[in-house]
Amino acid sequence: MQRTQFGAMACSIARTLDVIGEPWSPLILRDVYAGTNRFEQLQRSLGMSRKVLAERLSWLVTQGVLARREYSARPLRHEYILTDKGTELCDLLLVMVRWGDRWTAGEAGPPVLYRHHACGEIGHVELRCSECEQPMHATDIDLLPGPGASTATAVSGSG
Amino acid sequence: MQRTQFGAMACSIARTLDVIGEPWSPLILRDVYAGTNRFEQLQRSLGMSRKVLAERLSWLVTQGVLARREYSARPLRHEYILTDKGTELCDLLLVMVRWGDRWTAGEAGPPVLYRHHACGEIGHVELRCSECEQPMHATDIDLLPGPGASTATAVSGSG
DNA sequence: CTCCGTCAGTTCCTTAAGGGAACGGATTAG
DNA sequence: CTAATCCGTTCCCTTAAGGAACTGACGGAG
Repeated sequence: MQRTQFGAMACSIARTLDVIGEPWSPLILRDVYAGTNRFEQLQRSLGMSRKVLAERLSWLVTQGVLARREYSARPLRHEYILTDKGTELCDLLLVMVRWGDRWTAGEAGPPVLYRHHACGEIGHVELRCSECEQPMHATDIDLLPGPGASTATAVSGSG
Repeated sequence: MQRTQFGAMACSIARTLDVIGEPWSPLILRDVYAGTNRFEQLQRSLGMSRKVLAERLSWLVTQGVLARREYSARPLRHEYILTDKGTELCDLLLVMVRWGDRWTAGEAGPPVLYRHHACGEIGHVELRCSECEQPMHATDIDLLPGPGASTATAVSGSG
């Protein structure tokens, strides 16, 4: 399909997409987070092509989102676990869940509920500002050029 | 490519991916949010195929994420604007930005800075619990089956 | 009126990526 | 020896993305 590489763009959204933007990748992350750590389990759970699953796992490992851990020496077997980088990526999943629950769940309601350890309540994520702790959404901010704005590192990208 | 349909799955992540999971879609959303509202502008800004851009825009409109607004009657011209559904989807972009800034920006630093209207500071989004306002991440929660858990509505999906 | 330019797509062809099934090697169980 | 499990890899087919050319409505210059 000769797909455009997003990784070279001077945009954190594009670069994040370069890591988990391929089809199936977020669902693989979801399953690994939920405790489905092995190739065979993942393939059955997701119902996806083994070929593509192998490609995605390999990519996520090279990107440092997942790590391979040996769980059996003979026969040699590995399972996939989240790194810190991958665990933080799960924030993205929580926000996707929130939006999906609100806009796509319909009358049936959310398929999964989330109980927060800190308070024990069923809740969902909300976005807050790191500085003032007040709600922070796309309509609450101004965009300013940052230090990495299409200089040095990011060549041959768009803008 | 005969891609698997995620929309039928009983999973809010999969259903969100069904809406904006295609290549380029999040970047289109980003550009429209940032004020690039017209076909020609988008195509130039993104450097993507006109064919795929037309497909994506059409899809995002049918999904209610974008709306077409007439800005010229003769010649008849439309521009694309965010709906409420689309505006809330931008939360996802903010979280992608945060992760991308932390893990992919490198020494150059973030390409874009975000100034919060409420406090005037340069900040980033943090995830908080809707119930107790404390930090809420993937490691802070338990998953429980919800009302929409692979019953009625969601047939022929995985699980 | 004709020619040029702009804008918003559409059509066509080539190339590459996903689906799916079969195959491979290593090992254990019966 | 045969069957089963686990983790991939290889194969072919279909479909989606890239890219350039084309359409069609209009406006302006000459």
